[in-house]
Order: sequence, then C-alpha cells, then structure tokens
Amino acid sequence: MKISKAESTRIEILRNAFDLIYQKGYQATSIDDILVKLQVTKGAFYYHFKSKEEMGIALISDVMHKELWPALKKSIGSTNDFRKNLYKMLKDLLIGHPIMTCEYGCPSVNLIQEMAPLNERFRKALKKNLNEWQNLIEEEIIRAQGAGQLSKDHDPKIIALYVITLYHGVRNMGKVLGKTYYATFLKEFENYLNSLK
Amino acid sequence: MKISKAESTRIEILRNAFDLIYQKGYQATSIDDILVKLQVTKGAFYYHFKSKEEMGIALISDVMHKELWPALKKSIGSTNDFRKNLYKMLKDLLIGHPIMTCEYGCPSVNLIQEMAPLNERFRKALKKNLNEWQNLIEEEIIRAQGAGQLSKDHDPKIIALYVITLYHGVRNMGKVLGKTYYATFLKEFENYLNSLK
DNA sequence: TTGGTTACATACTACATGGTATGTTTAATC
DNA sequence: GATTAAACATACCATGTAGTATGTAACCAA
Repeated sequence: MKISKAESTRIEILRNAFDLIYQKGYQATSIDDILVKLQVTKGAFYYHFKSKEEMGIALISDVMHKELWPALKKSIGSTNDFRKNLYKMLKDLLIGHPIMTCEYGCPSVNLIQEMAPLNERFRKALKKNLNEWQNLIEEEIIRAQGAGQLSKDHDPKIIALYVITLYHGVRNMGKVLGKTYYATFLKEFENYLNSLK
Repeated sequence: MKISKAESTRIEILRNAFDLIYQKGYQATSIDDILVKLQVTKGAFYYHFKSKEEMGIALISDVMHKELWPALKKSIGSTNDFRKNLYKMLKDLLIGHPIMTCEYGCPSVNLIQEMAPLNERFRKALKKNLNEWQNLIEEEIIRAQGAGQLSKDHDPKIIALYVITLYHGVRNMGKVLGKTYYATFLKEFENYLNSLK
C-alpha cells in the first residue's frame, strides 16, 4: 500500500511542524514557519487541515505517537526483570532516542505543559497517548507481580504514573541542569526501583 | 520605607504580567495584554523596562521568587522530622499555595519548560531560583543526617534534586490528570521518603 | 477528448505584536 | 512660583499572523 503524493505532503507538513513545535512551542510556531522549509504553500496547508488547531491535534495522534510508542514498547520488553525494563525504558528515552535532546526535552511533555490548560482538545489527545504508556507500564508491573518479582500489594497504576511523573520531571529539570543530570537521576531512579519489594 | 508611586506601577505591571504569563505562557502574553487591565499604557511599560525580555527576567527574580520562596522556607521547617517536612513542603506547594492551581501548574516549572531552551538569560535566572530551593532541601537533609534520621551514605544533593524533579513532574501530570492525581502522588511520595533509611 | 474533482499556488485581508517617537503631566528642587 | 527631570500618555510603524478568496495545474473517470 503505497502513499499517494497528496498524503506524502500531508505527512511532510506534519513532520516539519512536529520538529518546529518541539523546539519553539505550538503557539510560537507559525504556519509560515512550517511551510517555508518545504516546497509547499498555504494552499496545501489549508487543503489538508482546516485550521492550525486541527493540525496540532493530528500531530499528537499521528507523528508524536509514532515517534514515541515503538521505542517504549521495545525498551520495556527487553528482559525478564521488570526493574531492568523500567530502568531501560527511561534510560533509552532520555539518552537513546534519535530525535529528543536534553535542551528541548520531550515533545509530549512540552505540549502538555503548554497546551493542556489552554485547549481541551489538545489535553484529551495528549491524555490518550499518556494513557497508552501508562497501560504499557501497568501490564509490565502485573507481569512482574505474577512472576514473583514484586509484591502484589503494590498498585500497578500508582507505580506506573509515578514512573511517568519522574520522566516528566527529569525532562523539565534537564532543560536547566543539562545532560549530566540525566545520569544522576537515573542512579536515584535505580534506587527507587530496588526499594520496591 | 514606603514605595514611590513610580515603583508601585512597576510592581503592578510585574504582578499582572506574572499572572498572565503563568496562565498563557511568556511568548503568548502580549504587552498590551498586560497593560489593558491596568490603568497604564505602553509609555509606562517602556519607561520601567527597556524590552519585554528585560521584564521577563525581572519577573523571575522579583515576583516569582517572592511568591514561592517564603512558602518553601516555612513548610520545610515545620517539624523536626525531615520526612514530614519534605512531605509537607510538596503538599503545601501542590494544594496549599494561594495562587497556583492544578490546571495551570507552577509558574516556575512552566517558564522553565517554555523558555529555558530559547533564552539563556531566562535559563540562568530560573536556575538561580532552582538552586536556592535545592540548597534549602540539602540543608534540611544534612540536618536530618546529623540528627540520625537518615544515613549519611545518602548524597543530599541527589535527594534534593530528585524531590524537585518529582515536583516538576507532578505539576506537569496534574495538567492532564487533574487534581485527584496530586493525592495519589503524595501517597507514593510518602513511600519514597520512608524507603530512605 | 472532455468534464470534473483533487491538490495545490498566489495574492490578499484584518488583526495583533514589539517597539519607537513625541507629547504631556506630575513632582521634586531651587 | 519657575525650572527641570521623572513618569507617564498618545499616536504611530514595521513586521508577523491565521485565515480567505481565487486561480491553476494535475489527474482520473466517462
């Protein structure tokens, strides 16, 4: 199933918008900014998206999801030890992801921070991605509990959200403290995982 | 030492700018936005600040610092138990602070997220505030270690940064999950504090 | 080939934005 | 009370912005 030329320009616009919004933010990225690098004009943009908001929503479930989800699934299923898996998941996200840098953080975290309070549609789309990640971690924890690696007293949901919270936090802190903090954080994260009996 | 009328308008501008930037972000808040509610015009603004950037920098060390710092110092010195103190510090920040809401998060976290990668002066000013908080927590941990509440094997700096990381993370997550998550998080944070031997 | 829809390009508008130039009022000093 | 600088107010400008109106080339079915 090959992609049509029209569909490929749609993807091009979304990809470039994703890169720019990742670095400058959604509101600070203009449609002209997105198009100037590509060989398309506003006519193409408004043919594929009825507004900038519509494009932003599409970004979240299209590019952002495809960029992050496979990496998550791969990292979390590396070994049989859930501690190693959760550690590897955050480590790969922080220092092994091809498009994310310490300077600009994580596109999902950034967009939540900026747009969740301002636009309900953005919030819901971002929450959907977050929920998928949460479920992925929960399943891994339940698996670990079944395998006797972790007490069943723990609520998988709480741990899952806590781990995501840590990730969101360290992505924010990294913008101020620089990449060296990632290593410091990962050590303490390891301690936390080992404290889970 | 009473404040002059000129100084009071300067403060008014900064206060109002702080409120608006807190909700909409720095780049999305226009100077006209800031002034329309006040009884001053652009002449006043550019008399007190040579640019929007200069005003933003002043915001961080003036209003933002004065709004957050006293609350931190008060909360962390409540009891003799460092665990209770750190817990109370985050709890008070999350659900007891007069101006912060779950929806809009924390002004400091927001500004770091938005501006740290884009403007080095912002980053440095924000980092200075962060460093003060970090030192405050470190001192409390060192005190606890001296009082035998915590092993001296722990590096106070690492714990301090880890706690701040958690706060930054939960402020981000709260924007998506709502206020109920604050309570969930605080329980798991308590578990973390108790895991520190 | 023709007709029509798709997939854009071009030109434009109304409005917002940071910043400036210049005028005017207030307040302190003598 | 006159002078002068501080503390604003007003009007304006160049630029950027989301969105629109309209034109046109490519493609596809009949």
